[in-house]
Amino acid sequence: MANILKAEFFNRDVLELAPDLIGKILVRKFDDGRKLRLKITETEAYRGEEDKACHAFKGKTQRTEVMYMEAGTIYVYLIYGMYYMLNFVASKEDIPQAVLIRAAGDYNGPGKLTKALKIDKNFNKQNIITCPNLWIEDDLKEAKYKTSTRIGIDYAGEFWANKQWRWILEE
DNA sequence: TCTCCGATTCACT
DNA sequence: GTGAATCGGAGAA
Repeated sequence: MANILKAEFFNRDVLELAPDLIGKILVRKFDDGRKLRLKITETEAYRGEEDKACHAFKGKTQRTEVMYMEAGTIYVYLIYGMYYMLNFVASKEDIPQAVLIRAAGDYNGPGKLTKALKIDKNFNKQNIITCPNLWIEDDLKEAKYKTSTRIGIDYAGEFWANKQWRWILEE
C-alpha cells in the first residue's frame, strides 16, 4: 500500500528533498479518469537566492514568487517558448528552493515528461499535497542513486554549474 | 514599450 | 557537431 507524501516531506532543505524524491511515484490523473504512474528517475535542486542558476537568485518577482510559497507548491514555467518544466517547492515559506523533475518513468527529459503528463501553467501555484490530479506516492522501496552536475545552466558560471545537485536513479 | 534570452528538444549537416 | 522553433519574464543590451 503506497503512502501519499505529506507536506512535512517537502518542508526541509532542497538538498535533502531532491535525492529523497528519487524512486518515488509521480501519479497524474487525467480528466477522463485515466491514471499514469511514473517512477521519478532524475531530479535537480535549485537552492535559493544564493544559487545563480535558480530563477529566484535575484529576489522575488512575479515569476519567482511561487518558490517563496509553502512547501509542496507546484512551480510550472514555460522555457524556450515550447516546453513546460515541472518543479516542487521545497523548504518553508519565504525561502525560494525548488526541485526540478527532469525525468520519470520512460520519459527522460523534463520537456517530454510534462508533455506526456499534460502539465501546463494551470498547475502553477497549486499544491502537490492538495491537488486532485497530481500527487506523489512512496513505493516503500529503497532507491539507489548517483549524483551529477546540473544541466543547461552554464550561464550561472562554473561555480554553480559544477555543483553536484542532480540526482539520477540507478537500476 | 521593445528587446534579449532561457532549468529543451529535434532535425539536419 | 550545429541551429531553429517560439513565448513570456525581466531589464533597458
